[in-house]
Amino acid sequence: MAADDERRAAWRELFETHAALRERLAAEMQDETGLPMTWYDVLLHLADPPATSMRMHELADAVVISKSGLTRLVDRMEEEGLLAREAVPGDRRSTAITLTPAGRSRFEEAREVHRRGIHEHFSRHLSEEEARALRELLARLARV
Amino acid sequence: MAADDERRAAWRELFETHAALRERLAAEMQDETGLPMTWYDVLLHLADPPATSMRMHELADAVVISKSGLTRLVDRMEEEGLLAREAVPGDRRSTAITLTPAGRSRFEEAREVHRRGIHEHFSRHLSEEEARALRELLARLARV
DNA sequence: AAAGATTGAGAGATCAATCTTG
DNA sequence: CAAGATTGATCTCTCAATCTTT
Repeated sequence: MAADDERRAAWRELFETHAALRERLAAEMQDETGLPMTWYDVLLHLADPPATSMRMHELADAVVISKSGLTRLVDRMEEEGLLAREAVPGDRRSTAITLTPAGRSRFEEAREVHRRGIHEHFSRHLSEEEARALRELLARLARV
Repeated sequence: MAADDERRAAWRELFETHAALRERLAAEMQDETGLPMTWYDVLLHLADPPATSMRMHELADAVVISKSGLTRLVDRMEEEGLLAREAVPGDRRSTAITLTPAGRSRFEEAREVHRRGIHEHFSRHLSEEEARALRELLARLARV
C-alpha cells in the first residue's frame, strides 16, 4: 500500500479543493443573495422540471438532510415566503412543497450568482477535455 | 456560457463524489474506531511532525473551525484523555495542545482505518497516471 | 402495523462579548 | 489597545418518540 501514496495525495487534493471551492461559492451566495447554500439546494430541486412539487420525504432525500431537519428548514423558508405547503389530493398524510412566485424569482437570481461563481472559480480554469475527463473519472468513482 | 455545460457537470460530479466518499469514510471511522471525523482531523494535525504541539489558534486554522468551536472540541477530547493542554513558557495567554500517549495510539489505529477506507473506496479504482493527473488538475484549481 | 410528517431533547457549530496577558 | 482563549446566546442538525392517516 506504499504504492498508494500518489493516490492518497490525490484524495487529499480532492478533499481540500472541494472544501475551498464550496466555501467560496457559499460565501458569495450568502453575500449576494442572502441565501444559505442549503436553501439554494432546496429551491434548485423544486425549480427544475420535471418536479413542479415534491413531497417532504422525497425532498429530504434529494437535498440529503434528515426528515426532521427538512421539516424545520421548510418552516423557515415558508416563513420567508419562498415555499408553500399544499395538501396532496390522494393522501392526507402527505404534504407537497411548491415554490411561491417569490421563491421562483429568488431562485433565478441565485442561480445566476451560482453560475457566475462556478465559472469564475472552476470552469474558466479548465479545458473542455479536462472537464470531460474529470467528470468521467469522478462518475466512475461515485458508482463504486 | 452555454459552453460551460460540460464544465458545470464536472463541478456537480466533483461535489457529489466528494460528498459520497466523505460520508462513507466518516461512517467507517465512526463504526470502527468510535471517532468522529473532526476528532480524527485534530489528531492528524497533532501527530504529524513537525508539529509535536500546536497553539489553539493555529490548530483552529488547521482544522478549519472557529476558535470557540475548537475550545469546546478540545474540552471533549481532553475529557476523553486524548489531548492535554499545556502552558506555553514565553506567553501566559496561550495554550499548547499535545497528544497524550492514549491519543497517539488511538490515532494510529484510526489512521489504519482511514487508509484502508481510502484504498477501498478510492485508490484501488484509479491508475497511478489517473491519480497524478487528477491531483495536478485539482491542485491547479485550488491555487486560483 | 407501516408510511408520512412533526415535535422534543441534545450535540456541535457560530458570532459577539468578555477575561487575562502582552 | 491587541492577541489568545473562553463563555453565553443562538442556530441548525440528528435521533428517538409521537401523532395521523393508510
